[in-house]
Amino acid sequence: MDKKICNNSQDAEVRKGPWTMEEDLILINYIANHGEGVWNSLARSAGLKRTGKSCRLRWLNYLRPDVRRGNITPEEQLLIMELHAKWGNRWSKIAKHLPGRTDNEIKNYWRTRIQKHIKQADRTFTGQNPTQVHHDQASTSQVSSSCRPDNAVETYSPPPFEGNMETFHGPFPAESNENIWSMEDLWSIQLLNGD
DNA sequence: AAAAGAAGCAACCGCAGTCGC
DNA sequence: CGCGACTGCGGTTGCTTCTTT
Repeated sequence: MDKKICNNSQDAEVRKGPWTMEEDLILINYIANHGEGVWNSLARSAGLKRTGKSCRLRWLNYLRPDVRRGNITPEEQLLIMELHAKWGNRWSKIAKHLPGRTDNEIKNYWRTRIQKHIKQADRTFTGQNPTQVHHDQASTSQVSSSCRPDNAVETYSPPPFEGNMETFHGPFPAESNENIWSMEDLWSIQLLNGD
């Protein structure tokens, strides 16, 4: 997984690619002590070889304590569809109405799940003119009718984050889920490490 | 059991807007 | 008022995992 991370040389100042657990902990710790914001200087001060943008994204999408991961509920899906029909691809705006959900998550969800259903529905209705559909975004107007949440809902299995365990030696549950750690784990670690 | 293809997700990139100097 | 730095957003890409053959 880390094979593509360019952290190999002395001039590799900016890391890219997946975050390691060490980096996550550094970021969590730093924000817990200093607060978030001013991401560029935060990244530097925390000693992370990441861009401020990268830190911000990681924090907002994964590390924040209030981020909910896991199944999108039927209610949430319905809400996403309604709000998307209303606002289009304003993911951050939509995300604000779904506590704990991030714009990235909603965007991915939309693209991978709902759009698929729309396409299938479109194929089903070939011949039905989608002329009122201007483009991608307009297909949202069809969503509420063609994509009923009750049967459109799929069981979404959240991917367990598989951190780089070699880089971290922390108090992880070793018996079950040895490769699986959650944000609760991370935060408990943070609480243990930080003060 | 292995290979190929499809699906899902995390992260990066580029652009536009905002703010401070 | 202009400029540069920073932030936030949406689109896109690439990797991993799952499913099918």
